[in-house]
Amino acid sequence: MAATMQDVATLAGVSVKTVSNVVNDYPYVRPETRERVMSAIAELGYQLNASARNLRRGRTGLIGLALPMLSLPYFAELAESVIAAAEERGLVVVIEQTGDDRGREMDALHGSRRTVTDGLIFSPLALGPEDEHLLPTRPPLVLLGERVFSDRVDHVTMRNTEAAKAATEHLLSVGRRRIAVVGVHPGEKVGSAALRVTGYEQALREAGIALDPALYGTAGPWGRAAGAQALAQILDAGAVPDAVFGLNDTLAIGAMHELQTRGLRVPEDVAIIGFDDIEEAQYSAPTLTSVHFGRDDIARSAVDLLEARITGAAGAPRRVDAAFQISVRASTGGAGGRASVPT
Amino acid sequence: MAATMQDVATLAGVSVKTVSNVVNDYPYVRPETRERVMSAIAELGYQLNASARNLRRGRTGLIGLALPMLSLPYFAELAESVIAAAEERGLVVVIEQTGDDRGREMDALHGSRRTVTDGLIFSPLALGPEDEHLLPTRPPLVLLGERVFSDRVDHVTMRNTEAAKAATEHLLSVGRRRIAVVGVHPGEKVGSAALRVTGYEQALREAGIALDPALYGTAGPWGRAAGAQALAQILDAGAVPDAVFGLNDTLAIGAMHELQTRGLRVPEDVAIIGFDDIEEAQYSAPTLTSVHFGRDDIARSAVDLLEARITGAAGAPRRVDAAFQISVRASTGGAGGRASVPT
DNA sequence: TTGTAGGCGTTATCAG
DNA sequence: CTGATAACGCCTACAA
Repeated sequence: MAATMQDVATLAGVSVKTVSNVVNDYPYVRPETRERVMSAIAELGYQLNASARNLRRGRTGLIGLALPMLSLPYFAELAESVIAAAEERGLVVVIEQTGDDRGREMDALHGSRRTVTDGLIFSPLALGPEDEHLLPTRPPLVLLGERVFSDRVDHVTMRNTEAAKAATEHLLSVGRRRIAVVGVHPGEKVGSAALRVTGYEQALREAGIALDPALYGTAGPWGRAAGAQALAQILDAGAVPDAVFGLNDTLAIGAMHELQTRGLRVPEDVAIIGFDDIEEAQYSAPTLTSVHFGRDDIARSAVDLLEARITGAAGAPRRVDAAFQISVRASTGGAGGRASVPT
Repeated sequence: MAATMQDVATLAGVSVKTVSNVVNDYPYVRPETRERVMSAIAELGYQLNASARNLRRGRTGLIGLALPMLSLPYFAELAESVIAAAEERGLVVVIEQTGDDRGREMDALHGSRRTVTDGLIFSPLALGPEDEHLLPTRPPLVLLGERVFSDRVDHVTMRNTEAAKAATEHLLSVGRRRIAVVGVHPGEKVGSAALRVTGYEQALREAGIALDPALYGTAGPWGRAAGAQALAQILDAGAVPDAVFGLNDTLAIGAMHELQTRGLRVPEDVAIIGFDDIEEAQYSAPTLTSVHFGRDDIARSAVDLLEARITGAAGAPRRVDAAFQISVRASTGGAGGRASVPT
C-alpha cells in the first residue's frame, strides 16, 4: 500500500494536521518541523491522495473541454493552448469530442462528465441560439464562439463578422470582384458560418458589388473534403470566381486543392483567403493568407473566466472579445509575414 | 447542496446500500424497489459523487495520454482515436503535452499527475533506450512506438523499419535512385527516426545503391518548418535528389513546400513519400503518398493493454505490432487510393 | 433481497 | 504554532 499522511505523521512524530499543513504550504509551521516532515515524506515516498483531497474539498481540479474533434487542426491547436493555460493554473483538462452531434453536445453540457469536472469550456457546433435556455449555469461554463449566446454565461467571442469583413476587404483590395465563399450553412442565422457570411456580404455591399448566389458553396462539417466539394459544386455549376473566401483554413485548403486539380493557378487565376490561421496555412502550396486570432489569448481568457467562476470570484457573466489580424501570404499575392489590421 | 445517497435513501424509504445497488446495477434488487429508488433519484436530481467513489474504490477512472504536442497533426489524430477508444470502455483521458522535453517526459512518468490517473499511455520523443531503467512499472504504463523499449512494460509498436523499407522500395519502384531522407536524428540509435532510416538504408542496400551522406537531412522536431529547412540544407549543399522520403508527413509536406518554392515540380522532378498518412496528406498539392498505420487499431490496442493492466487482468507484458500499408497518391505519380502491401 | 457499521485519506474546526 | 476529532459521500463486508 501507498503511504498515507498518518504514516508520515507517525514517522515524523507529529500529527496528520501538521503534515497537511506542510503539504499545503501553510505558512505557520516551524521550519524545523517542516524539515522533519519533508524528510519523512521523502523517506516514505509519500504522495498525496487526490481522491481524498477532492472529496474533502468538493472539487476535482479537472476542467472539461468540449469540442467537435481533434482531427480538425484548429481544434487541436486550440486544445493545445487550453491545456497549456490550464496547467499554468494547476488545472487538468479532460477533452470530450462532440463530433458536431447535437446529442453529444447536450451530453457534454448535462452528462455525467459534468460531475467529474469542476467546470466546462465548450465550443459548440451543433447547438444553436434556440438552445440558449438549456445552457446550465450551475456547474461553471464558458462558451467559445457565438453559436449560442446567453447573458447568463461567460463567453469568449471572436468578432467573426468584423474579421470576415476584413478578410473580404483584403480580397477586394487585391482587385478581386467575383469572390466565392465556401463553408456556408444555409438557413443558419447566428453560428460562425452565418456571422462570417454576414461580414463577407457587408464588405461586398460597401464596395458596391452585388451578391451572387452562384458563388455560395455550402458545406456541413468544415474539413478539407468539404471545402473541395463545395468549390467543385460552384465550378461545376458554371460560376467563374476570381477569389475564394474559405470560412476556415481547412475549407480553404480543400478548395485550393480542388482548384489546382482543375489546373487553375493560385493566386493568378483565383486568390484564396482562409480563417483561423492554423499552422498548416504557412506550409500549403502556395502559402495561405488567413485571419489570425491569438489562440493563446483565447485559451487563457477562457481558463481565467472559468477559474474565476469556479472559485466564486466572478460576478456578472463577462464577455471577452479576441483580437484579430490578417496574415497575408502567397495565396492572395503576398509574400509572407503578418499584416496588422486594426481590430 | 447537492443530494447524497442518504437523501435518496430517505426519500425512497430504503437504505443507502439499496441506492448504491441500484446505481451500480447490482442485479439482485426487486424491480419495485429499483423503481422507487429511480424516481427518488430523479426527483432530487441526484448525481453520484465521483470523488467519494474514487476514494473508496482506489481508482479514478482517468487515464493519462502523454504526447509531444497536439499541434502536430499525427498526435492530434492519435489523441482523437485514443479518447474515442477510452470512452468505449468508460475511461476518461487526460492529455499531457511533453513538448519533446526530457524533463516534461520524466514528469509525465513520475510526476503528481500519475497519482490522479489510473494509468498512462506514453508516446515518448525525448527519452531514449538508455532511460529504460527509469520506466516505472507500478502505476500501469503502455508505451507507444519504439523509442524506449523494456520487457517490463506493455508496448504498441509500429514496425518502423519494415514500413520505412517498404516506403523506400516504393520510390525505387517508380524509378527513383537518388532518394533524400529528411528528419534524421544523427547519433540516435533506437528512436523512430533511427528505425526508419535503417529501413531506408536496407532498401537501398538491397537495390545495390550506395548510401550518400549528402542526401541525409537532419531535423530535430518533426514539423513542417523542420522539413522545409532540412531539405533546403540538402539542396543548398548542391545535392540533386530525385525523390524525398519524409520520416513523417509534416516533414514531407514541409519538404514539398521547399521544393515548390524553388520551382521544382513534384513528382516530375522530385517524388515524395511521407509517413503516418495524416488527413492532410489527402489534400496537399500534390496529394502525398504515405505509409498508413491504422490509428484506431493502435489506440484500441493501447487502451486495451492499459485497462487489462489496471484491472489486474494482465499477465506478462505484451507487445502488439500495428499493421501498415502504402497509400499511393500523386506525389509519387499515383492517382490516389491505397495500395495494399503485405505486412 | 436489504440493512448496519465502518473506514477510504484528507482537510476544517477549534482548542491548547 | 500544533494536535485531536469530526466530517466529506460512497462502498464493502457482514448480518438479518
